[in-house]
Amino acid sequence: MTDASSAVTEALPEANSKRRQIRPKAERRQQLIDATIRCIAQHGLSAVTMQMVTREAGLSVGIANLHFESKDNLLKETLRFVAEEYHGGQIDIMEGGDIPDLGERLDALLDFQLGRGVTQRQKMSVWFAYYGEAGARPVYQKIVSTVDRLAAQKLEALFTDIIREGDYHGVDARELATGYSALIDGLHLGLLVTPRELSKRRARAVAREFLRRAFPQHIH
Amino acid sequence: MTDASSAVTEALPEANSKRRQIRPKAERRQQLIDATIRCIAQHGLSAVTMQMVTREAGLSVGIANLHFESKDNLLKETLRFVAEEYHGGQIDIMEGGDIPDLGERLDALLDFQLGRGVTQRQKMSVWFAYYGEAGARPVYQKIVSTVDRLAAQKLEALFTDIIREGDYHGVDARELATGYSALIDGLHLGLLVTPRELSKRRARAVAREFLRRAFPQHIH
DNA sequence: ACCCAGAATGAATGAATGTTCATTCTTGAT
DNA sequence: ATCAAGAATGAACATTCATTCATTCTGGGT
Repeated sequence: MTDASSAVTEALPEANSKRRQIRPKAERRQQLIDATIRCIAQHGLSAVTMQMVTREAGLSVGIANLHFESKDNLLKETLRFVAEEYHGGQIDIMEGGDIPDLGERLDALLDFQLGRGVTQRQKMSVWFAYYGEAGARPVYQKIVSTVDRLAAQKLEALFTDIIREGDYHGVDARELATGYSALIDGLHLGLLVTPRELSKRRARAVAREFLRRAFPQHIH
Repeated sequence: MTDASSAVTEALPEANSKRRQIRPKAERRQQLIDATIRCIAQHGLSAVTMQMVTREAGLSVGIANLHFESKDNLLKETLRFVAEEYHGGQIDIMEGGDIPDLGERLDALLDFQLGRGVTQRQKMSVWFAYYGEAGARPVYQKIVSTVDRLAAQKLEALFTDIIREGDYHGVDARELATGYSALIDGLHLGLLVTPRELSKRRARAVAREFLRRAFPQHIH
């Protein structure tokens, strides 16, 4: 799966060099997707233009339609990339061959979801920009729900294991997984829209408390 | 406060009559805001045009700039309306002179938050369309966070009362309020983006379970 | 019946944007 | 050194959209 902490933060200094460079298709595609992410985060999805994206990437306008056939497609592929990066990272942790202890695995998941990598304003902005349009664009719904469903299943499986291990009673893994996912989404929203009211630290505390109440033996 | 279940669902049949009608400013403004909500829900914020909105309202294009000075302003006022309607409705319930029993008041709140009025796709779409742009537009952040802060305070106050009444221990009202708000936001997101996976019924069950775990004596 | 303040209209305007494609340039193979 | 494949460029084009404003129309006051 894709590296979860890929550096989208800055345009490469290559932008300075006027020299025209020829690079493989895959590299240019990624370069354009990264630029798109930065543009959405900074200007908002509805204000993003092709000129803006290509300038940010340090390339010419024509190249976007060379590697993606249209703006629509570039935006679609950008969403797909962000969705797969986020959900892929989660799934890697939840399957968790690396971390045998289930409590620690939960901790790692929480770290990933509310830690540096994902909580970056950039990624959150992109994420919610698309959510905002999802109601009117079934394509977006489909992209997100495909990866989302898999992540939900993995989370439910992890919770089921924890419930068995801790012999917890009166807890439904599926319902709890839905609640936890929603809680994380809601916290992301809060971090994005009202960063003054909700610090990253507090968001983590809130999520932690949710898990602690459900699985007291596993979260300290 | 504004009536929480205002009918934004359909354009008035007045649209048919070709006769030009003169109406007071306030009425036209509301008419345009309602049309804007419908357009955002159906086409997405980034696809909304003035022509689209005014046609939906059954009016001419010039009128939008007569009553709101610009498209930007119309969108801003629409957000303000939705934000005040949603948060205002919550606050009315939480202050709750009508409902003395605290448990019932919680129920009423949940009904409002995940019931017909708000859960309408239209309102949710608008809500999240703006959230998506909020990262890039401080104006939107400010509008939302102003009403949001008040609602958060009322919720915390309600939780504090419940904690005192139920003599619950090891529960922090502020933290719980943050968690509950985030959970509701997250559930709204789920209802909007993956309605197939998350039914309204299940969303309510999840939110209820969250409250029940915190306040077992008050939620049955 | 008449009038006029101002509400409403919609064709016209200019700016912005997505897309195209003829041309230029780069690179690795020969 | 030469060449061809195809990557990259950006000026040009067609379209769409927000905004303007000269004109038309309405309804309450007289």
